[in-house]
Amino acid sequence: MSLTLKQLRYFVAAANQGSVSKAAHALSISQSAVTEAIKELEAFLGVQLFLRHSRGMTVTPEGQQFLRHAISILAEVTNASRVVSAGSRRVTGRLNLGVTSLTAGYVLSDVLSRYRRLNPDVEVTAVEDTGEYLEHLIVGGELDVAVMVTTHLRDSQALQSEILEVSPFRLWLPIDHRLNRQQSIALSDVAGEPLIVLDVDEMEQEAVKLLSAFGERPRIAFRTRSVEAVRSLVATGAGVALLPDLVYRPWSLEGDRIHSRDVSGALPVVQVGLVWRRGLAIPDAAREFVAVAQAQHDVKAR
Amino acid sequence: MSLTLKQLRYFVAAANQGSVSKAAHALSISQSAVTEAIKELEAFLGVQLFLRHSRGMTVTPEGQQFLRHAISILAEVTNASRVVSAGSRRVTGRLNLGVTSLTAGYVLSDVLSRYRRLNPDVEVTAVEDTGEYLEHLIVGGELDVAVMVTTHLRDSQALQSEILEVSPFRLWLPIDHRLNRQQSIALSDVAGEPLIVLDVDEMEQEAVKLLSAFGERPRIAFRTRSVEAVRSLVATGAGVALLPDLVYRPWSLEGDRIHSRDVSGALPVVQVGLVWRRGLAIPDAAREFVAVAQAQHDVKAR
DNA sequence: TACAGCTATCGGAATTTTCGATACCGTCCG
DNA sequence: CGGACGGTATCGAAAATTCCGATAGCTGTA
Repeated sequence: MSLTLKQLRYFVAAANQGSVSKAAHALSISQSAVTEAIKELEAFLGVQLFLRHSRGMTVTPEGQQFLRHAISILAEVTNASRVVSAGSRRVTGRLNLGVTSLTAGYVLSDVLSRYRRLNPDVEVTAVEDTGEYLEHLIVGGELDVAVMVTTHLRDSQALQSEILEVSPFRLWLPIDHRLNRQQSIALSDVAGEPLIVLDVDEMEQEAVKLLSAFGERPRIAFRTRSVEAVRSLVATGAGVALLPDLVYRPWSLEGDRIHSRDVSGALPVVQVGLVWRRGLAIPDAAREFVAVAQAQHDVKAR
Repeated sequence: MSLTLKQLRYFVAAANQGSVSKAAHALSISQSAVTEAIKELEAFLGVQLFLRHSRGMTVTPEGQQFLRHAISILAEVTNASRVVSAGSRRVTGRLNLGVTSLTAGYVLSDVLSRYRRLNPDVEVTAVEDTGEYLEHLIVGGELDVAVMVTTHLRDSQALQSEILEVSPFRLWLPIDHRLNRQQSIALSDVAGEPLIVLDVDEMEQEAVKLLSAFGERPRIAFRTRSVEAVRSLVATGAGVALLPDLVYRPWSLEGDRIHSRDVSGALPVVQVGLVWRRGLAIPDAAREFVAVAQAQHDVKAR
């Protein structure tokens, strides 16, 4: 057998439901069909995609990696059919994008490369800045759309937004960390640990705010603006980190493994989304961008 | 029904064989299976992908558009499985690429965006220059790989190359051009027409050389370095062009239609490929790049 | 220990895909 | 003109796949 889109769809559904049964239910299909599709996918790839346990399944690091590709492929498929099915007049003009440093690498790059292929005649420019300043630029009409963290929009009066991705905070640990042996991890377990904080997009404030609830202020071991650096530091045991799942990758640059664990008791989520000026007639090029980005989100949320 | 990879595979095969029967043969499958798959694809998209005639089928403009997406999706699929199936250690380091102005937009951009997603830790730099100068840089060790026209490599002693795409010269005409009413077009028909030439990557020399065989030198109406400009000029009737199929798109920027026709009597082809230094141990990052690029080529040549 | 919740497996049913034969259409050539 | 040829479309039957429902097996939990 060879790869099938159906397999990818079922795999993605199972991955973000964390369970075959839930995925089957969401797809209105029988559980065994999903199980078999995933089994075939694993056999074809020669890689184990899930760890099965009694409460459901979690994605393995290799699965995480493949998951991103699967999502990307499915998004590309829906975009491809959308473009030809529609009237298919070509969109031209300019598109002025804004990103924050977090979304630039982890959200925009995917969407943008797809957008470029679909709309080769649109001249795209992008600026990277803080969320606050991006809002300013949008209101001033200097940007068409921004990809940014929308959890705490400042000027929600003048702005309209659309969520692309909600990403829960999780705990990053080196693979041999003692907390990894615990069945479940509480926030109070983390309070004493040295913390690596990411100094972009208010991630630091969020992490510190979370931990400050437990009396003394958290011990910050490192502060950096680079997600790669956070990974390396966590992998080598310099500390733990609290970051949205969005930027999690199972390996550090040096190839060391990192675990990402749920913390019991609901942690807050980060919303990443598109922001544009409310009420304004949105240009074609920008509308297309929103559509392309949403295709990606729709696939994930399946 | 919904889209299937199988449909895409059959569609791509049929498109570049120009015939369902040939495609079926190449796929070692029955002709009717291919016919039905394509029929379903067309029904699903709500678009006619082929024009059927008694000698086979040709791709419609909408089909051309969808074809590029289909190829891209299939390439992404093979890359996705390749990456996870293999040992999947992450590649890091640097990759120094060279491109010519022609390959930059029409070959590199696709491959590069895929490569970036697959190897996020490789720092990529790219320089754009003439083929001659790129060869120089490769021999000097300043570039790892170049994407360029390889039909007339100068220093083939020191260089090694791999063909990515062979693209035949074809004739571009405005949709209402008188030659479009002819069943077949000979090179001598073209000799009298005003010619739009593209002044990059020796495309001009090729086109002129072709036509010079017919006595007087061709009448060059415009000379430009922009493919978009060539399209606009052809679409508005300023002249015709002889260019490799590689850069053909059915629409100009303004939305006018352009036809691309075969010229009877085999026209030469342009080979686009990867070039690197012979014998040298090729770095991992570069080897990966070659693999990613070849996946795209393999899909097309299916 | 019984139960709840989950995944894996299996045989049979349902659906899809494929095949082979044939119809049909346009072109070439005698 | 007529027939052979090379191509696509269509159709019914066969083959293959996918899906379902039931069931077994596992693991925590009350």
